[in-house]
Amino acid sequence: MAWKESHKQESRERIVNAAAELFTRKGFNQVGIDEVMMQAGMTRGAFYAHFNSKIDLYEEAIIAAGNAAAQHLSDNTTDANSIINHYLSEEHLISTDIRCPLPCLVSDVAHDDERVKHIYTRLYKGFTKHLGSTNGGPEDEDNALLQSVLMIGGMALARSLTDKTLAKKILSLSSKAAQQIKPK
Amino acid sequence: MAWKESHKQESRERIVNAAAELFTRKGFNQVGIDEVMMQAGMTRGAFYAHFNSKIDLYEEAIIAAGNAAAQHLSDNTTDANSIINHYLSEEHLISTDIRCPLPCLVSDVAHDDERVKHIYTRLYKGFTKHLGSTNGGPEDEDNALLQSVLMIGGMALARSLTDKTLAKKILSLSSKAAQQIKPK
DNA sequence: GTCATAATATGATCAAGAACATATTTTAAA
DNA sequence: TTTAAAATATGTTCTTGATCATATTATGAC
Repeated sequence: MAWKESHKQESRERIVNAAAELFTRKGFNQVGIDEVMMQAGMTRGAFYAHFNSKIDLYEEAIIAAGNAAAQHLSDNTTDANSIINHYLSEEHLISTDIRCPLPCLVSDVAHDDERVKHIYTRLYKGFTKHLGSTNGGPEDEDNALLQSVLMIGGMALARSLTDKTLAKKILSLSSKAAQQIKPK
Repeated sequence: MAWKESHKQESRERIVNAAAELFTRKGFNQVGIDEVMMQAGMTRGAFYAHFNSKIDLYEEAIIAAGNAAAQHLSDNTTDANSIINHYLSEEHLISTDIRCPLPCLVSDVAHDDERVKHIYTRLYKGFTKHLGSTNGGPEDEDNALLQSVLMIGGMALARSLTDKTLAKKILSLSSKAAQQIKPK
């Protein structure tokens, strides 16, 4: 074997990471293979040694994006309120690298095929499960779902508006409302 | 003049209506000029007698979609609760023709250019203004914003999930929560 | 160093679709 | 019924981007 077997693995990870950031920020159609590979430090030829198609990469990339965002956003925070705070922060609003794919792709995914929706659903369930576990009691699923609507909806909406004052207002109102949702 | 001047106007409207439905349901990239024109009962050649580009049509179409949905969804309803009820209904979830573009395009628009975001912002402000006016007091903007996050976010999320049981649960929880938001 | 092979790069193909140029048809006024 | 203009249809061009085929390069074993 002429190469360390870790090398290909590392290349693959660079591709996935580049794709995670680009797809999450720009959406599926607005990103080309060339762009992903350039950001990964390779050229398009290498791509097909790692993946069969763009859509295959997409599926893997949004999972990676979800994991990266989860790790980043729940770093140093175990209570629900600070998670909500981080999530609906101005920093997350304008961040270009670490973004949660759930608000970034919520309506994109609705136009995609079932396979993509499945992955999105899986990510979403992980998200709400984590959220529910930080809230307290075990039967807190409903509250977590409601909080998730405010978090994902609030952020998605804020990013689609040109009126940035209004966008920030939506974030802060959503944040406050989500934090007021408490287990009885 | 060889044609009734209303004729071209009617053709144009057919194009816009077809585009409104298609763009809202499938997103910008998943819809081609040919498809729009076929649904409008014409062929692609006629398109450029009415519009300069696909993106120009898109801008006009999502406004039309917003108006159509507004009219449909607030038909026979003047109080906030029944608007919320209709909006977050299972019927609106699965409807293929009349859909509000706000949840359908919320993350799509975030990837588009400023011109599109401007139109989206205008639609959104109309939506919340209407919502606020049905709630009661004049200084009810905050409540309307919060309700809108639940309505738009709840519907967008529900449409992206393959787990339809969960989707419906999200709708009903969001609906209940939005209706509990009342002016003091 | 040489070699075999895996990894990557380069160049080519192919399809989709937006935009356009030109041809045809339809209409209503004369 | 003729006709000119408006409306629409048909055929073409051109770009973009995914995919693939082939060439090159880098690596570690001998």
